[in-house]
Amino acid sequence: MNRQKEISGFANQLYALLKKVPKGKVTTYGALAKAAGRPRASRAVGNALNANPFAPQVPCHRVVRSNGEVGGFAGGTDKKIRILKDEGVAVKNEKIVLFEERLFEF
DNA sequence: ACGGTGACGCTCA
DNA sequence: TTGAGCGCCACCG
Repeated sequence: MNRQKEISGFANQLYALLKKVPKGKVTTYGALAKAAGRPRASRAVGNALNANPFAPQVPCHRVVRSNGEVGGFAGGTDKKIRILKDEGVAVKNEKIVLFEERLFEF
């Protein structure tokens, strides 16, 4: 509900890592959490990205669920899918096509 | 300090 | 395979 624009250390790490993800590829909340040093904080990752103050600067739309689903998006899942497709990532029924091949590893 | 919330992940039926 | 339940972590009031 509340929007918090303040950036915390944890979130800051997520943004830095996320900026390393190349266009046309995607990563997962779990992998991102792990890279940030909290392999079990996949949920916290979602919370941090939800308040993402760097909108297009940080490709938060390239973060998807571990099962290949696009997951959620502040602007709407539909919007997220649209962006991914625009970057060359095929999405079918809210799921990444060739998910594992699109996955970017830190 | 405590409880509630949420763009998740995994296990079980 | 699909759906429901439980666990995890960080942030907010």
